[in-house]
Amino acid sequence: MDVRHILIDAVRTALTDLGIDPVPDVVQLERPANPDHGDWSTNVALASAKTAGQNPRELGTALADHLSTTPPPHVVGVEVAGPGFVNFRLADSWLHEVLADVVVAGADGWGRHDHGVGVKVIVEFVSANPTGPLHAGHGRGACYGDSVARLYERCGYQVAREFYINDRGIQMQNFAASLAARAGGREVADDGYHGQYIVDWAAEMPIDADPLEWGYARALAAHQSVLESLSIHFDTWFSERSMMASGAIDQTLADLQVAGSVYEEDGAVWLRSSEHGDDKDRVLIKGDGEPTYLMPDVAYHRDKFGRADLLVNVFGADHHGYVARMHAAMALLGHDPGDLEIAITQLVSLQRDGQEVRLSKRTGEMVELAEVVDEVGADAARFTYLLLSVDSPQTFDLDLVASQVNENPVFYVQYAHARIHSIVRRAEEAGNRRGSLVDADLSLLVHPRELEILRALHELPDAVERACRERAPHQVTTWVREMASSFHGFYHDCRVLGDGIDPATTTARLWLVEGARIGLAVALDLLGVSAPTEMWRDPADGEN
RNA sequence: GCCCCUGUAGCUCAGCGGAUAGAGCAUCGGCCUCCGGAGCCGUGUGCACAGGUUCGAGUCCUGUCAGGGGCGCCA
Repeated sequence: MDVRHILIDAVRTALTDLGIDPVPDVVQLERPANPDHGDWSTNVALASAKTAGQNPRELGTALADHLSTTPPPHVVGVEVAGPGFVNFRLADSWLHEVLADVVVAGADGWGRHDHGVGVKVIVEFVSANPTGPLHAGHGRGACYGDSVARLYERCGYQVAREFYINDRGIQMQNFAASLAARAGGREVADDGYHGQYIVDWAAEMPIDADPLEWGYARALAAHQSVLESLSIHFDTWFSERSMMASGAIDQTLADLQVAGSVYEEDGAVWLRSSEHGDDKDRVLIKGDGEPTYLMPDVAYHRDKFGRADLLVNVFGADHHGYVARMHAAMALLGHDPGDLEIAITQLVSLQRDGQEVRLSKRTGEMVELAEVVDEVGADAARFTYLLLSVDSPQTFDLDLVASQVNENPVFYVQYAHARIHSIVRRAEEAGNRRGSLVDADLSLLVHPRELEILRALHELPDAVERACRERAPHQVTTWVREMASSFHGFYHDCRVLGDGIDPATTTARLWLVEGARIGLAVALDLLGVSAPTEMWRDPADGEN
């Protein structure tokens, strides 16, 4: 049982005994940054002083006194501090119980939640046009979207990953025309695609191939290949064309007409999106009878709502203007716009040799995502993309991320995991086994380094829950870096094996090491980064 | 002009309305008879500015300034 439940129950009982009515619905507990303030602290006296009609400091004092008379399990001290905080000092036994919980739960269970059980969520991400390879900027949305999906899965949701393919429209025609031009040895038109990949792909293209269909297949294959290399697997590749064939687009338009959500003007059909927070109304059907990009996308989201309860979209910052109209469209179709969460990833810029690499759609100058993965490796690419909040613009330094030096946090974390396995291997060679958990004396874990690991393990479930709720996988990255730091510190100060180590201590520490392994494995899996059991420095990669 | 994101240490960035704001890198200085040194320890005048809400604001609200992105019957 989480010690927080014990403390909260005790606080509520104490408040009742003190005649506080009503007892507040929520009793907040937090871990103070300052160790002098104990292991856990509640602000309940500050929060409820007003309704209780009491001075917060006096209420806190009364609460602390009352709790001190019959302290809850693990509690060895209760004090009032500052303006009225009630601070709990706990015996280390509460952390030893955490370790037992971690070991019993294992990597499959620790940090798993069930609040999403029964809820279907579709995470749509990447969704790049099939007119060229994915570039380095797409990598951020790809790794982010996949990690968000993993977080939802960890919280019990039923998750599907979807890639929406704009396989129809003028861009496809421009792409095909560009391929055809290069294949015929001609320059591409000004509004065509100018990248080097067009030249390369045109050279691959059979002479009798339909440039549009061949190019479409080629681009899709490129997308799938690089995404697979990053361990990103989509459940559904949803074709825009399929909705033309199925009538889904016509049906969506008909629904909107019945609801009075569209009108005709200047020969076009408009969506009344301004009635639901958009800056202005948007065209669905152009004057020439062709649908805009928005029309099939609305139909697509209508389709998704037929298959899921919650939709999560990942857009690049250059599409943020699209958010209001999509929410409006969903409202006009009778859905709750709050059930469509749209995450925006800020831009990625690239550096190589400290110089910014300019990306230009105009000239086709780009760094392909496949190049990034090839240069730095899948693990380093994923970890780096998930290092920062997606609200912050990111500078991705290819040389730095590729380098196997200590500036690179992914190796630091993976090394911690590899070290654990090294210890376990050595222990087995020496005939040391953990044995059964019930036979281990975890109370021998008293070193600050040991307790630090246990506190970190206790925080993991909260970090996972919050990362999911805020769709912020970088919080897992932050957690795992801290966990790795705690483990390296422990490794340095506390020997697990050796002649001078008491066998019971070795056993307890082997269980601690197992707990750390579980935590690292859970977090790395959420990030989609491998947890190697050994890793060796490339001797060619510099001396440190 | 309107919309979104950002402004925290020399640099890159974390930071859930709580008490004395953290990490990595960089700088300088320590630690290898020891489970892998891709490691550990020490070294820090910092929340853009001005109001407001609150017992309490880096965090929430308003405004200003600065940087990035977006504002099409393109996708």
